[in-house]
Amino acid sequence: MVPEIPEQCCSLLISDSDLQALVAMCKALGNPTRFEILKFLITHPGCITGDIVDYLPIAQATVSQHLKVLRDAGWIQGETKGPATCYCLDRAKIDWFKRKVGAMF
Amino acid sequence: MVPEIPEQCCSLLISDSDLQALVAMCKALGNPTRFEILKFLITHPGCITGDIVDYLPIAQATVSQHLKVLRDAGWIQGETKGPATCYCLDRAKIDWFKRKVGAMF
DNA sequence: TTTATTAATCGTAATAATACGATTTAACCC
DNA sequence: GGGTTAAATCGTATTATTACGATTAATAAA
Repeated sequence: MVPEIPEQCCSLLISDSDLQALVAMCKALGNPTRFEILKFLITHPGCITGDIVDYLPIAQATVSQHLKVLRDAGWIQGETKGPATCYCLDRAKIDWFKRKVGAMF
Repeated sequence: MVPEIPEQCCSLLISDSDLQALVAMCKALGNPTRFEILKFLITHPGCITGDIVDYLPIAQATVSQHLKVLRDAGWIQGETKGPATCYCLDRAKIDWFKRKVGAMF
C-alpha cells in the first residue's frame, strides 16, 4: 500500500494580501493588554489615550505603542481632537474580519 | 468645563477564562506559518505531520512546535495512528471562537 | 510667545517567540 | 528482542516583542 497525502478536499479562496491582513489582526488581538484596550474601547467609544492610560496599570508610552499596533492592524481609528486623540473601533475593518473568518472556517 | 471619560455605553460579558482562551487562539493564528498550516488542514483534513513538513519549507521540529501551539490553543486536534499523528480542525472550538468574536464586536 | 496639556516617538533592557539540529519516544514489523 | 518509521521534545542561537523613562511634537490656553 502506497502512503499518500489525503486528497485536497476543497479550495480555499484567500488572496495574499487578505491573508497578511488577517494574520496582522490576529496578532494584534493576541496580546492580553491589547485585548483589554479593545474591550475598553467597546464600552467607552471615543475615549482618549489618557483615559486608557488611567484605566490600565502600564506606562503611557506602552499604551501609545499598543494603540499604534491596533491602529496599524485595523482594529481602531484615531481622530486628533486638539492635543488629544479620540479612539474608536474601525467598524468596517472589524466586519471585514468577521466575514473573512466566517468564510474561511 | 470638567474633562471626563466618556460614559460607559454598554456592558461586555466575557469571563476571564473565555478572554484568555480567545487571546490564545488569536495569538496562535497571528503567525503566518501557523496560518498556512491551518489553511493546509482545511483543504487536507486528516493529514499527518509529515505531509505538512513536506508542504512547508521549514524543519520537522519547527512544524511540530507550531502544531503544538495550534493544538494547545484549540484550533486543531491530533489523533495518533500508528507512529503517525493525523490532524484535523477542532470544529467545536472554532465554532466557539466565531460565536465569541461575533458576540463581542 | 510662553506655558500647559496630551500623545507620539526614541533608545534600550528584559523577556518571549521562532527556528534549527540532535536526541528521545512511541508504534509497528520482522 | 533488533530495526524502521514518524513525531515529539531538548538545548540553543537568533530575532521580535514588550515595557519603561526620557524626549519630542502638536495643540490650545494664558
